[in-house]
Amino acid sequence: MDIVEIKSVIRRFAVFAQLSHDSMADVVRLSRPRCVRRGRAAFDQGQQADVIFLVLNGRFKAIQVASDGSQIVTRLAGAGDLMGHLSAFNEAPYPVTAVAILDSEVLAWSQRTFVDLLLRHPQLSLALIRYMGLSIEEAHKRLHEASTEHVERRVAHAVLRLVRQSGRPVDGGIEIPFPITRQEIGLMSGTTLHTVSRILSAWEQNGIVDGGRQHLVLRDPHAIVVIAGEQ
Amino acid sequence: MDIVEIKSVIRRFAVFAQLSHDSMADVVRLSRPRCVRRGRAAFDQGQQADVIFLVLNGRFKAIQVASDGSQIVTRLAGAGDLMGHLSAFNEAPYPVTAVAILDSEVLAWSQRTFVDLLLRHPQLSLALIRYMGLSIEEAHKRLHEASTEHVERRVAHAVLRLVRQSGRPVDGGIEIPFPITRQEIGLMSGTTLHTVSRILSAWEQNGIVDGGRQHLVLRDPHAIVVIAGEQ
DNA sequence: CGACCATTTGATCCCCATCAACTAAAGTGG
DNA sequence: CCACTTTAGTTGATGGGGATCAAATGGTCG
Repeated sequence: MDIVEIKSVIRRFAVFAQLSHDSMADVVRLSRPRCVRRGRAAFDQGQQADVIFLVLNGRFKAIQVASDGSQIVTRLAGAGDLMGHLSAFNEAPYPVTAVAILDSEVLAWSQRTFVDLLLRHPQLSLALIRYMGLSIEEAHKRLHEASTEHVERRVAHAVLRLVRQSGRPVDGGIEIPFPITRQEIGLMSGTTLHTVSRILSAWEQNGIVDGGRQHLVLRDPHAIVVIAGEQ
Repeated sequence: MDIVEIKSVIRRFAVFAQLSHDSMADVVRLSRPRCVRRGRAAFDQGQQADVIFLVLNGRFKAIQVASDGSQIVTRLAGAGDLMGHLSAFNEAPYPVTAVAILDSEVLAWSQRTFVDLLLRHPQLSLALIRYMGLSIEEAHKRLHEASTEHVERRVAHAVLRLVRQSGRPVDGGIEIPFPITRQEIGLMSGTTLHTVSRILSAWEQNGIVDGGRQHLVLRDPHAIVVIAGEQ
C-alpha cells in the first residue's frame, strides 16, 4: 500500500473519519506500515505496550491468558480496528496477545507519537473516546451474557458476533470468511470445544448451519437470532 | 460544597489531576453540582445520554437489565469516578441505571459542554482515554472470571473488589462501608443470592468474615485472596 | 405489633465440564 | 505418492456444581 491508498482506506474507519485533511496527513505521516503473517502475533500479553496498531486488512484475535492457564478470546479485530490502545496510554503491559488469523497489514505508531497526535488533534481524541465507549458497552454486554445465559445461547451470540462483524454472503447462506475452530468459538463464549461441537452438530441436523473443518456457513441466520434470544 | 472546595476535591481524581489551573477553572465553571439521595437514580438505562457525571462523594451502583429481565451490576462508582461517559459521546442511550446506594453529590455536565471541554483541553481527553482504557481492561478481566471460574472464586473476587475500592479498617478487620445485600453481591459475580449466602455462611464458619444484614466485615482478607486464586 | 425485606438452609435436579475414545482431514518427509 | 504425525472434530458416559424450588427465621421500619 502506498500513502495515497492508505489515506483513502483509513478515512473509512470511524476513528479517523472526521479528521481534517491536515490532521489526516499528520497522522498518516507518523505511522509505519507493517505486515503480520498468519499465525504471528502483533504483540504479546505482558510485554510493555509501546506501540498502537490500526488494522488495515486481515484479521486478528486477542487472546487473554490468566495465571491459572485459562484463556479467553476478548475480541476479534478487523479493518478499522485499533489494537494496543487500552494499555499503551497507561504505560502498562499489553493485556492480551494479538494473533493474526489471516495475513494482515497494519499501521503502527509508537506510544509517544500517538499521544502527541492526540494532544495536537482534539478530534482524534474525541473519536477514540467514542470508540472506547463502544468497546466498554460491548464488553459489558458480553459480561451480562456470560453471567446469566446458558451455553447454547452464548454460542449463538458468539456466532452472530462473528457473522455481523465479518460475514460474507455465499449461495444459500452467510459464511465466516476466515478459519475458525470449535475451540476458538468456545473461548469466545466461555465453554469447551466439546460443547460447541455438540451444539453445532445439533444445529447442522436442523439445517441451521453447515460446518466443516475450521469453517462455518449459516444457512438460517434468523434461527440463530432466535436461539440467541433476540427475537 | 463551594467552588474552591470542589476544585481541591476533583484535583485528586485521576481524570482531572493533570489539568492546568486554567483548564480546571473552565471545567469546574461549566459544571453543575447535584445531590442524589440514596435509592434515587442519577440516570436510567435506555434514557438518552445527555449528561456526564463525576461522583464527588457517596456511591453508586450501575445496574444493567437485559430484555429477558436478568440483571447484573456492571460497576460501583465512588468519589472520582465518571458516569455516563460511555454512551454520551456516541449520542446513545445510557446502557445502565446508576442508583445511589448512599446519599451522594455529583458534578454534572451536559454532553455538548463536555465535548467542548474535551476539544478545548487535550489533556482532559488524554486523561479520559487512560481512564477508559482501565475500564475496558477491568471489564475484560471480569469477563475472563465469569467465563472460566467457579462461583466461590467469583464471589471472592467481587468481595475483594468491593473492599479494595472502598474498604474501611475497623478493629479486627476491614468493613464494606455501605449497605450491600447478598443479592447485589450475586449480581456482581453472576450467581444467585442463595449461593452467595451459602458461601458467606461457610466463610463465617471459618472465621474469614463476619456477616450481617446488608453488612460485611473481612476478618481475614488474605484468606479471601487465596480463595480468589491470587496467591 | 404487623408488614416487609434480607438471610438462611434443606432438597432436588439438570446443565455442562470432564474423561475417554475414536474418526477425519491436513500437513510432512522420504 | 504413500506412511506417519499432527490437528480438528465427533460422540458417549459420568459426575458434580450450582440453579431452582420451598420454607423458615431474623431484622427493620412505620
